[in-house]
Amino acid sequence: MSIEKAAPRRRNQATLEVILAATYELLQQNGFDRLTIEGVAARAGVGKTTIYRWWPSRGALAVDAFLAVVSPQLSFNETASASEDIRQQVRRLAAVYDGEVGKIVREMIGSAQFDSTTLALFNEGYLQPRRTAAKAALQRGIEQGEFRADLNPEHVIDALYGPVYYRLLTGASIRDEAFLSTLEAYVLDGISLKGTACDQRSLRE
Amino acid sequence: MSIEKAAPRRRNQATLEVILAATYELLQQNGFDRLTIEGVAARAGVGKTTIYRWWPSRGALAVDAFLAVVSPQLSFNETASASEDIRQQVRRLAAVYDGEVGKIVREMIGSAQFDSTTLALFNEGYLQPRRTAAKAALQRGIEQGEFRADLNPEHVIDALYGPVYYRLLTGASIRDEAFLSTLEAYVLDGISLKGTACDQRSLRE
Amino acid sequence: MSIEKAAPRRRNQATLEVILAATYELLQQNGFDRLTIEGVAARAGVGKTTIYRWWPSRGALAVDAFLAVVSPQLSFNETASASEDIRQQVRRLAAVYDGEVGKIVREMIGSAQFDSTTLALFNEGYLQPRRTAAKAALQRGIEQGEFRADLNPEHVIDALYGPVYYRLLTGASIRDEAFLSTLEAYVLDGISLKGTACDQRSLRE
Amino acid sequence: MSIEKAAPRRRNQATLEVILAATYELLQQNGFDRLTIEGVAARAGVGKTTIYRWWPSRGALAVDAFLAVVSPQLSFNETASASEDIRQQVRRLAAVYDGEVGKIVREMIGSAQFDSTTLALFNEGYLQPRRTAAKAALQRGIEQGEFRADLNPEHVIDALYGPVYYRLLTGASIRDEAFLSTLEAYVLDGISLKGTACDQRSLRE
DNA sequence: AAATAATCGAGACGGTACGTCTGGTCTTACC
DNA sequence: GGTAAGACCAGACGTACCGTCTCGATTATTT
Repeated sequence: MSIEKAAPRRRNQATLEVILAATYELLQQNGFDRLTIEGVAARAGVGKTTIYRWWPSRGALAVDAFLAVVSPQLSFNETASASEDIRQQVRRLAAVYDGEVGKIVREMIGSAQFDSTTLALFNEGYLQPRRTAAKAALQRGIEQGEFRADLNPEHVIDALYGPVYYRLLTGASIRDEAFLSTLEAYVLDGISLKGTACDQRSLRE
Repeated sequence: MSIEKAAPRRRNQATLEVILAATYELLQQNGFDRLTIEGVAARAGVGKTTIYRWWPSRGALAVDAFLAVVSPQLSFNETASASEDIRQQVRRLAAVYDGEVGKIVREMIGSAQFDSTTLALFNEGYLQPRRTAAKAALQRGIEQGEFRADLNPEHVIDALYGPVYYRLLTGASIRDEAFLSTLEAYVLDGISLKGTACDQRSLRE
Repeated sequence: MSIEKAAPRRRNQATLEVILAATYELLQQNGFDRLTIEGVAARAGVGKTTIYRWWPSRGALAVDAFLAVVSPQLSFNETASASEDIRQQVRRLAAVYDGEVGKIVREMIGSAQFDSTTLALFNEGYLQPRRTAAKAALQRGIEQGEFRADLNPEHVIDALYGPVYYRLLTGASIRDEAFLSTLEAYVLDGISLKGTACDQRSLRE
Repeated sequence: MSIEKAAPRRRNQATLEVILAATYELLQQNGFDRLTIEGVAARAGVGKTTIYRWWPSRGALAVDAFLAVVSPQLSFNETASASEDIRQQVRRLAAVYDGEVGKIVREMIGSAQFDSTTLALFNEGYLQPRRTAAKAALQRGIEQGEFRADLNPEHVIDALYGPVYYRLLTGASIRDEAFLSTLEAYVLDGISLKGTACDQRSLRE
């Protein structure tokens, strides 16, 4: 009787891509809160059921669509100075968040406050990969003798990027150079090995 | 001739208070995304029109209700050490945000990403007063010779509180003592006047 | 300026007239079902309370407004032939009902189906006066020897005007000459004294 | 190949019947002007959208509900005398209109004054079928030699039923035997071939 | 090549809430 | 001290989407 049937999940990859593309377009045009499953279905020429079959919520769909487009960006350079690499990456991030992507990131985080699945997806798919890359830069800095070996990379990243996200989410300017360099002074000096860190800081400011 | 006519808005104060109370109760019980104008009207025993008359959006109503309840909290102590006052206030904030209020703050910020009026209200009614208090503490620190006189208070506050909000909004633990003390080390040492700041830091960690 | 004291009720009459005028204008423009008390109050520059004070319902207000304008119309001629007077009056009525007044009469009767006060007002203020005039014409016909003395004027009027209102209310043409003359043939012949009634009709048709 | 595709409307017949039944019940209980779409939806256990999907207006819904219940009534007998059949049918009609159905008919016609769709539906679904039956009776009368062959059936029906509806709509008694027999005397005599009514007319015309 | 079965588009369905409109009552401030 | 202006509670309006549920019509293996 119970001859094991092969699981014939034949999901149509093309369909999923059409859905994600439609979702991202609508996300750009109208923002997350005017994104509706019905709208995506209509735009993608797809039945609502198909969307519900593959995504658990509107937020999950939006995050997926966002990731498909935005993920391959914002990498770190690898120059001689890890410290300088981090400084530059922070500025690239600020530049990107100053535009359309920033609006979508704001809305992703905003909507994630109301749906833990969305939050988890956004964390795992977006924030964590970025933190991993930052950790690698920090590790390089340690190995190159720039940073203290006992730093806690999670806390450093929180201290460095937290204020950027905070300003993004509270409507403050994200590309304020004075803000960015002050921030770097506190954090990067805080993790610097050189005794001159304090001195240099006082000199710079 | 043209004697200024008094504003003809004769809003009923009692009614508004009933509405705000009902809103806050529902906010606590069900969260912001299940807060509906109809629900508030029903709970408050009030016509929907009355709510729409005085608040431009659901978010604005929620912020007002939140402010009416939560505002008079989270003050700073005033001991001999401004630095210590700040440390303690950060911990009190973390403790409060670890509970119900934290959930509401997350949702306020979350919803503010979709409505600029809500964001403005939350900023002006909640965040700015808190920042003003923090600025006063910083100022006291300067006057007492604890902090550098040339610090930019806005940036210091961003650097100090930004990571807290970032962790709150990305689901990380808000009361992680290691995180908090590391953060303070970076920022408070960064603004400390004493040359020993760096030394003390290295000793502590 | 001119401090005109007292004159206690003087304002009332003027106010009522303003209200009735505003009502009739709105009745013409938008029809009965889009007539609202609020609209009338706004148009007349009057408080809603004032309207509610003097009229029990929207229908009653509409009927009053209608009567104030339309009443002094549609009189009977008094020629040698009562029969001919009636024939002519029916045609005048049909002509008037073919236009704007007809639309309002339709809507008055329509709304009267839902409010007995409106129906009573319309009956007493509009239909009965008209029936009284018709009865006078019938009476003259009896006295002149044109009509049978034992006719029941109410029933004659029902038979003569009923079909006109019926067609008005069911959307049929009200000025169909064949319809009108057939109708008159049945009714006026039915009440005619002379055997020659038939003759006269055949000559005419 | 290109065989006409069937209409993709997959309406659920059972749902529609539930809606019509609920509508009629509410119509009976509260009358047309207190009939609300929301009320019908609640009573029928149906979404409002479903009602709006299939009926353009409250009036159209009410007419449909009325037709579903009332249509199969008020037929004509077929005895030897067409004249007598008509007389009896008029009395049956008057009897039915004297009760609950009469109230609904009044309200249908009343509401039809404000919505041409409702008027058209009521005409086509209710009045015209009844007129068709009456025309058949007249035709039988002609063929049996009771009525003049040149009568215009539309006008005869207007003359016969118009006053009944007129009295119904103006609040007069609908079962007044004197009224009914007077009316029949005028109209049926007017179309009779037999010499009693007006001998000379039949000869000449 | 035919039979089989998951997947698809379409959209009807019972619902919830929206933001608006109006009803009828009650309140306030001016004249 | 009467009235305009309008706030108030109530509740229906017609619309937008929700998430579930059929429908046939593709397709893509499996037989």
